[in-house]
This record gives sequence, structure tokens and C-alpha cells, in this order.
Amino acid sequence: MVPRPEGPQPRPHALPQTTEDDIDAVDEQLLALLQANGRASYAELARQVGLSAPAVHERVGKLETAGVITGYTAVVDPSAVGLGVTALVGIIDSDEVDDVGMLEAMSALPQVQDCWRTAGTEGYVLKVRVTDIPALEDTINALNRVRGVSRTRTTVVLSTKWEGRHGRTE
Amino acid sequence: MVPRPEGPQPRPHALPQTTEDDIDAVDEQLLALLQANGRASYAELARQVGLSAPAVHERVGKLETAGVITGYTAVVDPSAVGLGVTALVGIIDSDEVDDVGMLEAMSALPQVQDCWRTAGTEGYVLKVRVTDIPALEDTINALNRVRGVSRTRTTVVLSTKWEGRHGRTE
DNA sequence: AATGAAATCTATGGCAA
DNA sequence: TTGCCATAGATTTCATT
Repeated sequence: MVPRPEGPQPRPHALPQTTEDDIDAVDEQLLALLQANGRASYAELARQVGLSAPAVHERVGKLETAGVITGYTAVVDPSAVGLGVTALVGIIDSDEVDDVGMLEAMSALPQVQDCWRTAGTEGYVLKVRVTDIPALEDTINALNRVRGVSRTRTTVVLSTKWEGRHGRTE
Repeated sequence: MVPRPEGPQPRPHALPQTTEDDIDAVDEQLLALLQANGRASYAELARQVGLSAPAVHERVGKLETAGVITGYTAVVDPSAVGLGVTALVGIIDSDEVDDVGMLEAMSALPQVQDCWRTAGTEGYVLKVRVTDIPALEDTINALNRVRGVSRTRTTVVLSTKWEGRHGRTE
């Protein structure tokens, strides 16, 4: 371990560097507002950023067509709809197999809400949400049966402290 | 391992069992529609479920006050706003320490988008999104400096296959 | 990007089943 | 209790400047 006498002062965080189509300060404001409340009206957004509603409408439209905003969604409490169990499942893939087939098999399971391709001993990590522990067992069994999956490692989530936070808490 | 000669037919998935205030079929439809498009107008929703706009308005309002719908959010492509690196960070907590303090410290880092309390060797798993690898290093350093954190284990996400899927793909 | 205007939508109170 | 109707007020979304 590299010696670390005093806590190194953290690098000043790089601000989102312009990707291509420049996102100006107003756009960033709009993104923040829409992430906080995806149903905010254009009129409301206009008030907050100090532009007219049509101007906001156009900007948001551009953010959508540019693929910056990929959609809008209602955030639903999982337990309120019977999904009481969350788990993270690491997938240890056996050998070099057809990745496409594995992805198809995993995406066929609606319980798999998130799927990340990862570096490390686990080739994928999945976030799974199911009604109860037996359903989790079913899911693990199903995943282990997928061609190319050698083993899985499941971590049960005891509680979700937060999820999908956007706020640049500064 | 319990022998299981032929692929066990998966348990028929338990449908979301009524939590308390019963969520009927129309409510489920509304939830699905709003998860797919959080900005759908009440008029549009009304068309889709075959009710009047006021009726839909009332139902959605109830779902909100009941805490089933906890909010609405725009889905933003992270890389479009400069967040090019995603990682999952497992937190191995040292001993029995003040959990509240740890949570506060972790939530003070806006890069930590998700935070799950987990069973297993890792007491927490975090999903972190940052601009680049140096920023990831900073984050790992910051997390390791948190009182109560003994060690961290970071898994870099190579690509996000999907995230926040709701669709009961049936 | 602002203005103004027409079409649409929201949201409430009252009424019916 | 739940949904529908009517309506006043907002909002969206043009065309124009």
C-alpha cells in the first residue's frame, strides 16, 4: 500500500465535460429539475430557469432527441407492489461462450432489473427483485441453468438506503 | 445440493400480493404505463385503461399518497452528462460502529447513486458513477477513509446492459 | 428566445350508479 | 365507494417576430 500520511485532498471533481452537443448551464438545470420531478410542467420549469415555456419546451425536446434524456419513469416502491426481496447476483461465466445467448437468457427474466457487464471474477452483476425468498431461489436456479453460467454468487439486500440518486449534493 | 433431475418447473410467479390498499388490475396498468412513460398525460392514460381522465387522476393521486408511486424522474444517459465510469463498491465494515455515521458519510458523496445494506462479508454495496478513473480512485479513497470502513472491494462496470427495468416481460 | 393564440389538458365540485 | 360530467383555469405547442 502506498503510504498516505495525511488524507490526500480529493481532486476537485471534474465537471461533466461537454460531450459534443454542448449542454449549457440551463440545460443542466433542466436535467436536474426533471430528474427531481419528471412530471414538472414546462411552465413550471420555465419559471425555475427564467425562460419562457416554449423555450424550455424546445430545449427539453432537443435533450430528448440528442439522447441525453432517454425517458421518464414513475418511481414505484417495490415492496408496495409485492417485490419484497432484492438481491445482487454475480455471474461467474464458465468459459468463453456466446455472450448474446447469455444476455438473452438473463433478459428473459423480468426479475433481473439491472444487468452490468463487469471486470473481475464475475462477468456480470445483476440486481434482482422478487416477491420472496422462494422466488429468489427460483431465480438463482434459473440463472445457474443458463448456458455459459458456471456459478452464481448472491448477496441479499437487507435494506435499500437509496437508489437512483442524481442530486449533485454539493 | 439437492438433486433436481430435470429442470424444476419454476414456481408460478406469485403476483404482487395485495399489500393493504388493494391495487387492482387498472392500478397495475397505470403503474406499468407510468413506469414506461412518466410524462404520459392523464388523458392519454385514460384512453389506455378505458376510464375517464378524472378517474385516472384520482387513482394516480391515491397511488401517490399511498406511497406506491414515490416520484417521477427523467432518465438521463450518464455518459451524455460526463459520467463515463460506473463501479460497484462493496464495503467491508471494520467492527461494530456507528452505522448512522457511515451512512451519512456515504450519502455525502453524490457519486454514490445507490446504497444497499447487504448480508454477507460486505455490509454495504454501492453503485458509484464518476467522470473517469481518477475520480473513481478519489471515491475509493474517500470511502476507505470513512470511519468504520475496513476495506472496500471495487468492481468496475464495463457496460450497462440495462438498468431500472420494470416491465414484467411475460 | 419571446409573444400571442388555439387546442389540449388538469383538476375540482357535483352528480349518478 | 368509485367513476363520470362539466367547467374554469393552466398548459402545451404552434406560428410569427
